[in-house]
Amino acid sequence: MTDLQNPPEVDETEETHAATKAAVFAAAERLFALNGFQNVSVRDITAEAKVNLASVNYHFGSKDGLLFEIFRRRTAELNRVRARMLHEAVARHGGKPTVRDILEAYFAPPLRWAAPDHERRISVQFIIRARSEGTAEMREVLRNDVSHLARFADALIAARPTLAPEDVYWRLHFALGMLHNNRFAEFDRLHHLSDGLTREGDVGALLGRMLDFAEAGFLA
Amino acid sequence: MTDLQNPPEVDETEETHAATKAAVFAAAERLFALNGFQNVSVRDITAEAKVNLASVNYHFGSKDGLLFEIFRRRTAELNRVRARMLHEAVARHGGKPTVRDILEAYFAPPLRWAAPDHERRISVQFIIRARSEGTAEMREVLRNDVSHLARFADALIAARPTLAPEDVYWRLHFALGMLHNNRFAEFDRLHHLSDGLTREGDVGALLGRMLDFAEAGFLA
DNA sequence: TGCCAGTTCAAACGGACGTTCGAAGGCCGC
DNA sequence: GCGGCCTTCGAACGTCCGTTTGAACTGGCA
Repeated sequence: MTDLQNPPEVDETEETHAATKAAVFAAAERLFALNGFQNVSVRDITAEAKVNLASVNYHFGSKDGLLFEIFRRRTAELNRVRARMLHEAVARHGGKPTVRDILEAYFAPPLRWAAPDHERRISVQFIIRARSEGTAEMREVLRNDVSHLARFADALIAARPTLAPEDVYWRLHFALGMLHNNRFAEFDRLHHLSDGLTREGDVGALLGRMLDFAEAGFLA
Repeated sequence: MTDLQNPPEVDETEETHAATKAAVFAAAERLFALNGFQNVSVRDITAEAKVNLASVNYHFGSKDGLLFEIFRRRTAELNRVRARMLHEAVARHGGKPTVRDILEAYFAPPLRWAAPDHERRISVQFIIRARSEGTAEMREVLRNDVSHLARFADALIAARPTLAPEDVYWRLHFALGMLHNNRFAEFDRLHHLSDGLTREGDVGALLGRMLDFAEAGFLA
């Protein structure tokens, strides 16, 4: 008899043998990102994925288990790209990257993912949503995420040695706020406010704007 | 027989004749702000307020009706204070307030409310939460809220005539992100990251930090 | 071909939730 | 003291949801 308490080991790679599991994963990420975690039921997910209702519990243990695996996989992937960009910036500047380079290493990966035709477009919205709607388990991961963020904080402190570390932390907090505010709903409001003057389609231009603003804030 | 379809008219003033209604309002605002909208049940609210379960439906029509009335009352109150501060800034500078004055008119009211001993401390968290967890009805109100925000956008465009309006809108978007990121959970993470170096208790200092950062961003 | 582990399936369970009901209570003018 | 209206009360209703169950199905291997 199948042991429901111990479902098969989670595959770290994107593709797994079971097409059902991948379909559930993709449908859930999409629906969660678009409608919020609490507003999507297991029945919604399995209907979208065209699989049986019990698939979620069989492959992921529970709805929260599914939610958490999407979150864990995507944040790990994002952090890896960010760490690599920071590492490259450090190497490029002989150990002393500029404020702009450090901020770019943090901002650029999610913004590139958010490009209209990027395959990770929906993942960014999922991650942003996890930050405000996440479960206790996800917030626990974000705690450990602090060690990842600390590398950027340390680099910023080194890049602005005349500034008190306290001030750097606060400004990093503000910069993170700028980034996390890039949700669909907020863009809609911005478009409405500017009467269509603003378009977020060009993520390169958006990155430039954000870096201009945040860099000036750090150099003030 | 009591007509449940048409409960008594909503009182615009804070205090109403029925102590039950006020108790429900206060308990709901507190619980919603602390735990999120979906994570608080009508039973939680009525238990906290020490009133009967049916009170919510009797006085507010539905759970969403209660949620919406809290939202409507608090946002109206906040917008009124902001509009007054902007008006005063305009009068003080003979029609041409500085970028910093305009931003202060938008930032200061919610930050003052967030002070540790302020009676509106919890309302700020409620409003911030409404921005990401709000119902369709609440987002509809935020649409009209655009006309309120437009006054600040126009003032900023006038204060920075050499900048393209498009750029001003984007920078306002960034500044709003800074503000909306001031949630309990984010402060916790910041404290953890800075190892206790940052303290948000002094809202005056926080306002100063935010204005320094945002002003520099607008003047870049 | 027959077995068996892994997977999918239809159906149901049990609980939490928002809401509604009819009766009881309490306050005020008469 | 009494009638009428607003409010409060305990109890229940119907629904939606996550999860579980046991049987049916599938493909690979002996």
